Amino acid sequence: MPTRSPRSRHPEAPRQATIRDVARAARVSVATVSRALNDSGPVRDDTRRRVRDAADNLRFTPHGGARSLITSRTNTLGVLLPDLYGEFFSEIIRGIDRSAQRAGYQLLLSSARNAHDEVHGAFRAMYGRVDGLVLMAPDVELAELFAQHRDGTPIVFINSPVTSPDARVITIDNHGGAYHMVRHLVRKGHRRIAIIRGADSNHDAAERLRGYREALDDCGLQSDAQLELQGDFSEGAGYRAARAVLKLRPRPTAIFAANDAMAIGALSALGEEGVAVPNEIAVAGFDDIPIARYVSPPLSSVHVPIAQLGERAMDLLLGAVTGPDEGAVRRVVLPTTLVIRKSSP
Amino acid sequence: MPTRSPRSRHPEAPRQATIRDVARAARVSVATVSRALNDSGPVRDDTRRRVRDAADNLRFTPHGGARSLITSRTNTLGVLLPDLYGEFFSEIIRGIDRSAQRAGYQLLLSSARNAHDEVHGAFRAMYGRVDGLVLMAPDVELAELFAQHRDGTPIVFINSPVTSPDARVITIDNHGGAYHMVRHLVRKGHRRIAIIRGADSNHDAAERLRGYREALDDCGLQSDAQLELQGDFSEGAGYRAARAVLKLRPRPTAIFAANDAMAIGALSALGEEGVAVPNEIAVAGFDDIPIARYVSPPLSSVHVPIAQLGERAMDLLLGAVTGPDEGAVRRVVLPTTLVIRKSSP
DNA sequence: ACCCAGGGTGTAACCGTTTACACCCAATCT
DNA sequence: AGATTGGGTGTAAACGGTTACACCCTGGGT
Repeated sequence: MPTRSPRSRHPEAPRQATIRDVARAARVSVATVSRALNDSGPVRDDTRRRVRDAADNLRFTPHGGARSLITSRTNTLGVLLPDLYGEFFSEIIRGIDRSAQRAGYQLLLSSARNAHDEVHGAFRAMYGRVDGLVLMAPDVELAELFAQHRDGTPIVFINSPVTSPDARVITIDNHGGAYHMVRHLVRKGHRRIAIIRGADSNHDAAERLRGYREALDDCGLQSDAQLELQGDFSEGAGYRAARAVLKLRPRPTAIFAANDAMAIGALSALGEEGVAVPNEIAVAGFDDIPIARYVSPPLSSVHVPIAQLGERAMDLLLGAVTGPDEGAVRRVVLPTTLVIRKSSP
Repeated sequence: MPTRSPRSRHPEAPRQATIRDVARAARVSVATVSRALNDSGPVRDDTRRRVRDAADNLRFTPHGGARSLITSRTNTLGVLLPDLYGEFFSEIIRGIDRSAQRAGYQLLLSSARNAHDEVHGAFRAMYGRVDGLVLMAPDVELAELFAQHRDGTPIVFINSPVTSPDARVITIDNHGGAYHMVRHLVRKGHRRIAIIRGADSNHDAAERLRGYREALDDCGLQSDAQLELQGDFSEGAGYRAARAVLKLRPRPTAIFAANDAMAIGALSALGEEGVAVPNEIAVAGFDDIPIARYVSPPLSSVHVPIAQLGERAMDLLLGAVTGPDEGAVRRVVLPTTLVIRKSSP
């Protein structure tokens, strides 16, 4: 086999310039180039200029891998989410990116449905390539799995049921949000309030259900298994659950969906069936994703500062990555607030 | 300064194991470890087993940087988007991730508003850390900038006006989509159709405007500068533009927004003013983002296969990265289709 | 009995950076 | 004048993998 020519289509295009090429062009040693380019040591002004010029001319870009090999820092942070679908994750990523960008870090992104192996694989693939990791695993067992994985690289958990006291974890007030929303509905006169639940294994879902039950209880209302419909946070699930609600007798006068996607699915089922919202049935969701205000009728929801959730998670991680954070706060719970729109009186 | 202890909180936690540690534990050379773990050479079965066991025990994870240094492959692909806000980008990322995951590649994500320096910086930061790059730069000048940046790493452009014939670029049929939507409105009897434009520098926006004008022309209608309102693809812009439309005399009977976000902003302005949609004014958008069907009234739009756009872009890139793609297709135009819902008759 | 093929393994060079250390030299201090 | 500083620079050793090459050894062919 003949020596592969470096670039066939554009024969003039040279291989990526290395620090040695720059050194040769500037007539200095590689050490000086490194110092000049990183301001990491004393360099005479005119030398510095010569080096900078040479680097520009050759379009020199330091090889990240080589650098991270010796410094053992990658300047990259990993983000592992259960999914990338829907506005919730889009907002989270946005918050994460904002914070990372501000600190000059790159983002290595991966999604893995909550299948055990898939998450584990993605995790392994990232490990060593990143200085730290933001991990969202509302699925219970996974959180357990990673809690013990305490090597060097710091991890921040989002919305994950990690009990270990020195784990860094940021969550939202799921219980309180659900509790207040249900109390609000009761105050408005509702007595039969259905809930569309999330998946059993999902910690957020479980907390929201707990809030729902506790609110009913505190209001002196019977909780009723019939009123707790199964769901999985998808629009389709909300759609189906709402249809099931319509068959219940006596019919509930309110539906509380454990997230907005399901609430929107429910709205669309009710619309198809000609059921008036909120007059015949009131609907409320959870998350307050940006579109909630635009659906018809505008959706009441428990507002979650989603982008902030990502941003704060990243801030926590940055704190751990850029130095010891012994004294720093390790557990953050973001408050939720009620947003009442036309879908509930 | 005393020698920094490797890990203060968990003194037993050892530093990340290297290939040499594994070699020692398995009583073989590093070469054999490498061969055994990568199946890259002959190794006796029991040796292989010994090595695998040792690697597992030590939780060995190869250092990506070191590997990419010698192999000059990173197993990572870069994604550079103008923004991360809104459902459009969320869908794009989802498509990109799906394709990359299938091929076993990692994703390095960055966003950079179309400010020249910002994009350039993000670009530089990625260079050398990735095997290839998906770049979305609807802003004209940027596309020019990168078209000349033809070093080794392949680039795929999404929705960017790159004219160079050997650039890999994937776009959607902006012109055709707009053209057909406007013709549809005319066919339904509209004679005064306003458009809410995107930013001038945005190529997609320009193409959609061109489609609008051409459709009017082909239908024998005068185009009218008054009817072309400025916008920037944001909800707020749509909101303001719709208010301006209401002041025009004679009042237009239809608004065509150059994207859905602006259409939704327009709907909300019209709602506030008590203008009936579609009876008094019809509204149509572009992109058909997932929520379009849930707004009130459901929004007519030009459907764009957004996730597919990301997926196909990544496929194109993977083709270029995994081998020479001399014969492969370099330009893809995805078709758009009309989706008529209640916001337009 | 000898040669040869080829599977299995080890040695060491290499990838592109950073940085400890040694060195030179002019300026300043005694 | 000689010693001392310290700024500016170069040399070379890491970092953790991959892989060309050399080597050993066993078994089959002559």
